[in-house]
Amino acid sequence: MNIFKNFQNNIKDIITALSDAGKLPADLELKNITTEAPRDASHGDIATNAAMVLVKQAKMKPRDIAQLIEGELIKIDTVESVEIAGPGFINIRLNADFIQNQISEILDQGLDYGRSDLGANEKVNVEYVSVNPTGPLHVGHCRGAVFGDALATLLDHVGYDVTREYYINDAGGQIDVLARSAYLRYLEALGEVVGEIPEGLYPGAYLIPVGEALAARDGDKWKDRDESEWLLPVRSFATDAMMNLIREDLNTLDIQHDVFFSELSLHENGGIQKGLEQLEEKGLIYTGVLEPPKGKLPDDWEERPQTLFKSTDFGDDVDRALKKSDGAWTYFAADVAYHSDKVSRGFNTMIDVWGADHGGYVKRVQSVITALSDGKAELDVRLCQMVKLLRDGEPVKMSKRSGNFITLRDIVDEVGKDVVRFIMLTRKNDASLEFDFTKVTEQSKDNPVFYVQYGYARVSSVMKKAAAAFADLDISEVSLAKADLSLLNDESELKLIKTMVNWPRIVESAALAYEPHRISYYLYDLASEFHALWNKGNDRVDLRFIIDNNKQVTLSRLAMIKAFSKIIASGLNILGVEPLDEM
RNA sequence: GCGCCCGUAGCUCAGCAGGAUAGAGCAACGGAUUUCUAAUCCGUAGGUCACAGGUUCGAAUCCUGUCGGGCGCACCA
Repeated sequence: MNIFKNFQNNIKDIITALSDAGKLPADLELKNITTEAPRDASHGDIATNAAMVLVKQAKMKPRDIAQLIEGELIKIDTVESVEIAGPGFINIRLNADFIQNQISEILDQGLDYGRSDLGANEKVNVEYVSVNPTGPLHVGHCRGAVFGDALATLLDHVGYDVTREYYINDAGGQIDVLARSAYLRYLEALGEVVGEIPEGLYPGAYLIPVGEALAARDGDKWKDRDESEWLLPVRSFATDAMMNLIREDLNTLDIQHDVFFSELSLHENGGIQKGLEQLEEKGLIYTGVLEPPKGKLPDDWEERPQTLFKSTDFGDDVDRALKKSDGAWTYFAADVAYHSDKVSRGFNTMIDVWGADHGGYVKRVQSVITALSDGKAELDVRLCQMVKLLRDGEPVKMSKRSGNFITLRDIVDEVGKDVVRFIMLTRKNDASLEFDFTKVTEQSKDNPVFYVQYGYARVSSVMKKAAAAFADLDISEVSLAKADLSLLNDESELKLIKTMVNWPRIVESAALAYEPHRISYYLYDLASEFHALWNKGNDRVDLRFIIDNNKQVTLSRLAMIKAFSKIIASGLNILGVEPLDEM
């Protein structure tokens, strides 16, 4: 249950009833009325801005409106008290037993606590990673991969019908380069001396097994043939090999896509023409000459007529080319077709996760979506900023040219999947992120992964101790949910429970904002409340979770920390991190 | 030159679809350990939310401009 949402509805009902009774004007706009957890505990448990929002419409003073609402709110049996404060806030304090009883609610729902039907099963397409299949994933890809995956899980958690998608750029010139690089390794596997990999080809050792595999499959079939003969088969072989490599890399992070969509297929099955026809029908394609770009002028710039999409009709800076000077389709043309396909598959909400260096591409693709769907579908592009790799505070040096870059696999191998995933989600996607190999594996509170997991592990530890302390203790969730929760009345305990009760609200707001990092921050805060309570037990033995001679109190506290651990586990699930029973 | 993102404590960053006295961690200083794992906790100090206007009951948050930083700017992917 999301108690904030419940009260928001209650308050709206109250206002409607007051309107019906003639105490407030009719037909008030209630859209901006919100409920929230006040920052300051002295302001109660739930605050609403209702009275202030209605001032203008009702042409009444905020306090007068507030009093009318207060009079009704106080009748709700879970409400302890209501007060009007500041410029017209209505502060609601809840009965302690209502708050305490949320524990059984959490235990009953377990990992489902916090789920909602907010998304109403609406289809959402989340496209992420979509790296060119020319080599293994490296650090830069890692962040987008984790972000996209966690976002997808988060949206699923609040009731969207999510499709995780990967667009394979298997059609461009880079793939030809891949094929040529793989061909060299193939010759090498056949015993030829290849020497240095020429400039412009991929030198990485990861292509050696690809060459070997090709030689094993086809023997010397392609050896003395012309490129025109071997290019296509080698390209296809190498692309498949790279995609397998990439899928394996992603698997190390527990990432699996539902759909892998091939750009090449669009070229081969007429998909591009089909996509462009739709724009053609709307009169959005024409032949024209573009102005030379401002700023630095490319050396080989030539003014020439091009096939263009009129993206400026939809807010783009310039119209965009669909054909290259050699007559082939541009990457953008394929992207038109690809997004057209997404729209035709019934997605009205699409999210693409890209690196920040592709920011300049956003408007043109959004233009496509708007044009194709007549404004009905929406594409949101989330740009991920760089990850700065550090070791002991010193930048890790990487050289792209020598192929000496840190791969995703390197990172996962060194620090583990859970650490990588959590840390990647400790910043907003559009802020750059520092990843210090030393710090992220440290077992201390400045390492949020550890801090949160430690909270969970402590609960497991207490459960074991409790089982040892009491002979016939039933610590199943079903049983704990029946504990006497009214015994949980220390200030710190209530504070912890109130933070737990915030969880459904956090999940919703994170999902609506497409910001999974809010989950990480919440988990850190929640863990912090727990550690604080734990520590209070050092000074005050009566506040410890296990009270040897008092089974009732022990059970109620076990119920509380069990509920706590459920929320931690649920949050970690969204982030794709495993909770640990021991550390 | 144009577009997008960013500017919050000494440092790294949160700030919840505009809300009350702007928060956390690190670093600094002062405390707590016969422990349910102190791998933790408690306290003190630290701010012109880059700057200037505007919108309104109310702005770190929305709008405009200025300054400063990052990214991008035919046909490549």
